[in-house]
Amino acid sequence: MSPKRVDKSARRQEILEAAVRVFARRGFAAGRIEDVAAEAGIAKGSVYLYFDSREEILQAAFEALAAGSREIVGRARTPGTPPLDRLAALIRDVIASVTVSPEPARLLLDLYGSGAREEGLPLHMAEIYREYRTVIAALLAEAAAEGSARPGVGAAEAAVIVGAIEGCLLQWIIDPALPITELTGPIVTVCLGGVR
Amino acid sequence: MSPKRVDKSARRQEILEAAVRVFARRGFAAGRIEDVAAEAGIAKGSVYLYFDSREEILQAAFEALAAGSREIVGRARTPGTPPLDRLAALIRDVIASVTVSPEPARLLLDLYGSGAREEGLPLHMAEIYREYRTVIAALLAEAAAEGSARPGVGAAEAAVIVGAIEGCLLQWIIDPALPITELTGPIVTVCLGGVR
Amino acid sequence: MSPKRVDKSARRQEILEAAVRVFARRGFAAGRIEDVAAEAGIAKGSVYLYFDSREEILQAAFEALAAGSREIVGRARTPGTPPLDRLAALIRDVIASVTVSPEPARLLLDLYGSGAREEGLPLHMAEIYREYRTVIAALLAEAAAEGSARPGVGAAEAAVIVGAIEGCLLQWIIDPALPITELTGPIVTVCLGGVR
Amino acid sequence: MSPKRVDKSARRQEILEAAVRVFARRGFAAGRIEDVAAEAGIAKGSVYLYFDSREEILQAAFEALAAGSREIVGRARTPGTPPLDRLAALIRDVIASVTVSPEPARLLLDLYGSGAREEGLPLHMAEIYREYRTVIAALLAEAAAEGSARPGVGAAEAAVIVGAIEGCLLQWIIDPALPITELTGPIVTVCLGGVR
DNA sequence: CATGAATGAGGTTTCATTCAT
DNA sequence: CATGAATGAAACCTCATTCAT
Repeated sequence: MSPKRVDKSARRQEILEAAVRVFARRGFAAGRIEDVAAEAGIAKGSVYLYFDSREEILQAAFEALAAGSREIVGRARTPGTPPLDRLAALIRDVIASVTVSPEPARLLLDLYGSGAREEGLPLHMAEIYREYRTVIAALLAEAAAEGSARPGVGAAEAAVIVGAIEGCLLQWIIDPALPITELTGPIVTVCLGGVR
Repeated sequence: MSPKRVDKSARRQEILEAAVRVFARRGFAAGRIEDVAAEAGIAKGSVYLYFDSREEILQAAFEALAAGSREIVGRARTPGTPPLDRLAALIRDVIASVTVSPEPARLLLDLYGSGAREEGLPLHMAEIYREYRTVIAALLAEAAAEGSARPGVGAAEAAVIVGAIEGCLLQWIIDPALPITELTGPIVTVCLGGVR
Repeated sequence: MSPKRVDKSARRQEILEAAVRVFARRGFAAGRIEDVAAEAGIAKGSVYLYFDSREEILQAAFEALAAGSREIVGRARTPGTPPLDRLAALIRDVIASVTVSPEPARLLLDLYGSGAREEGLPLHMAEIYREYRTVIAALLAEAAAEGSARPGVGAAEAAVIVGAIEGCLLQWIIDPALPITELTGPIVTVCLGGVR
Repeated sequence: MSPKRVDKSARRQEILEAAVRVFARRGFAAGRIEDVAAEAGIAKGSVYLYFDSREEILQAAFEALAAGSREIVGRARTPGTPPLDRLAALIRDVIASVTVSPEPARLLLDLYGSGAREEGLPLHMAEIYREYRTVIAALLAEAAAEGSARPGVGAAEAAVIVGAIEGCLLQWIIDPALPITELTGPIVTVCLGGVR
């Protein structure tokens, strides 16, 4: 199966991770293919054996990011615990996943900027946020039905909660001095308190 | 002595606004000086009569942006009304100011990305957010002292509130279909509810 | 005759002198019309009221230079003193004239460089040097006829003498620490000694 | 490890030689990188694989030039023959080396002009001339001690001799019709006669 | 498969020249 | 006459992409 040592898809993954690190470090616009190759420990030209273009690397990086989000959303959809517990878990999950590996989120910030705008990337980001809002709105509705949240909470409050999460991460990405890990509790408290 | 015809500073302002529009539309990295000139209705070379470099345009754009923020923060510092009323006003102010003219905020998203990263721009952004947090933390402390917020609320909750504001704007900028104006009320409700 | 205060030709002269200073200071290639205007105390556009183009300024500057040379050559042609005395005087004159106002000579060095090469400027320089050689060759021939120089000296020795003069000036222009004034005597001594 | 095909340093040398030809032909200020690339038979961008900037090409060209001068000076320092013989040889060497390949000398004329002035290049030229003067002054002193030159000849006469050499070359460069090869003898004769 | 030299389109910046005031 | 804002051609340099080895 593996003709040499690394198969095509594993090497592709390595390059992708190198690219995410480079783009996160220097910005998407400033991150050159040569940097990515160096970070991956291969030659510049070899990158093109695995990706057709610089743009495709970005697309793939975004896909990886979206996959992580979908997993978190999926967990929040899985019933079994009270809705507000699942909301709290989702908040913790998102913060934790970004905190553990901030590069993709840093890259995300670039996506709207750089030239990606016209290529449809922001649409993907919009979709991710929309999914977050949808699942949170469902949890809030469930909670309202149970009486653990005030009646009427829904889409708008979901947007605010997504905002609180992403806005805190934004602040942290821009200013790493902000103690993001100590913020998880307050986000949960404020958001949950705000919908009761 | 005789201002010939055009006021140098007025023309500079025109170019700056054109630049903000271009950068907001295409991203800072992709916005070319030629685009800025075209948007301002002048020739490429004329831009350099008013700005020394592309970078200086970005600096100036950021300065203008920061000035708007400082004004809003200043208003929140002015006593005379109950602290939570001032917090609510600040939230409404920020949302309104971005809603009225979203280009600067769109540009803001680019600042961390593009090449701006190393040039110190994000430090400025970090400062703006820090100011927001500081003034909100002060309002919360005042409210706690009055009994209109629960004891102990402070820096962490301030970060969450800034996050909610900026995170909602982020969602809107990325997905203009989001009804941002209808979100102002819920942001206030959730944030104020969350600190009581 | 003078409608305002300065007549056209006087102003032209002022600009020319400013141009020579600027070009000598910054090099011909790097000396901008704006610098010339500033040095002359007028506005950039006004330069074009007196000269059709940057190139024309250079031509005029060269003309002024050539006029100085022709005057010196003319003096050497005037009989009345022994030929070697006139040669010595010519050497002293050239050194003195450049020493007193080195800018034109500095500019001269640029002429071959810069873009002037194809525009025929060096031909003019070649002519100046040819005139020097011609007059010196005549003086040497006269001296040889008199017996104050060895028989046979002529064109070749004239070229060497012109070389010694110009080569010393070249060294001084490039390295102003060289005591050019103390070199006049030795140039005369070596050159005259070399043709006896 | 395997040098692929082209030797990087050989290619660098090729480009350097092309650059010297172009700069000598059109002047340093007017010689464009594109011209250099065309002369070397490669594309514009490829030049930058071997040189960081246009300025670096100039530096390297000058280095090569200085190396040639140093070799000639070194030979004059090597004892074994009478000092005035070595002086005559040095004169012949310099004339021959420039005659064989005049481009570097043509380029040299540009160095003081163009933008090189502020970048320290003329200092290097000043140094080369200083070295020539130093070695010639030493030869003259030696000759004076031997009695083959008159007592007292030294630095000043050395400057005159360097001037004669360089001044003759200057005339030739500006006016190639001048029979430079026939001038070597007279330079030697005049200079040596002038110090006896 | 892997390489890295080569390419050239495209971006920023400069500055001689023009022209409306 | 004088001005200086405006112009745009042209230069330098970068870097995504290709391709011969």
